[in-house]
Amino acid sequence: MLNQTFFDRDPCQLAQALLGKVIRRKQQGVWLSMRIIETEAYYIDDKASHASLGYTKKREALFMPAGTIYMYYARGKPSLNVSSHGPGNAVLIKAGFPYFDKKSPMAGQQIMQLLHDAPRPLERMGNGQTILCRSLHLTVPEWDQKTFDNKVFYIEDLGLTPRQMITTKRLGIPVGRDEHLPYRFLDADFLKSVSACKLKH
DNA sequence: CCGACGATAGTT
DNA sequence: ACTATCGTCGGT
Repeated sequence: MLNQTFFDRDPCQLAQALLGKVIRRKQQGVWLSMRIIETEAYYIDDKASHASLGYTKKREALFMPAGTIYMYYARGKPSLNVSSHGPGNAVLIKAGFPYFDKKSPMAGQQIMQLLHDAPRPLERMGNGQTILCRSLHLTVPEWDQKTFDNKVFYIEDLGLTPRQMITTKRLGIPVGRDEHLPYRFLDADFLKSVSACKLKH
């Protein structure tokens, strides 16, 4: 499990370091895993960040020690973030890709499927910040302002480093609004499988 | 109570 | 580009 020190660094550095790390979530007695393939760094001074709106009870996690989980509703659905170095700074887990190994059996795929209303192909189980939360059954009331727990929910370093990483503030976004956008990082190997549908040109 | 607005996701 | 969706927030 990644320790508190891991999260206590600059948001952009943390966002990059999280690429390739594996989220482990125990559900119905089975470990479900997602390899992180896309992240976004939000600074307290960015207009795009929630922290820039000021401190409130709901946004308190952003001002808590690095490594604190911040969950909020994006378009009514849960979204996962982790606070980083500096008050108000955080990283959003934007997308993941299902990962299977000794600890996480392929059978977990069926459990993820049951967490959704409609059938969903495996490669899209982590295709988006709210979809990923749904696939792992991560909810706002259960995890906002909490820290990771090696018994049921944590992030692990398995040494999987992206072959090539893409970082940009304006992928698929209209030019001229860059200053309102977060820093974005994604594992280039998954660009085709996951981001293609979101960035279609 | 109501209307506007998202750090969305999927389809045309 | 369009829109179904739903929790928040601010104004009545």
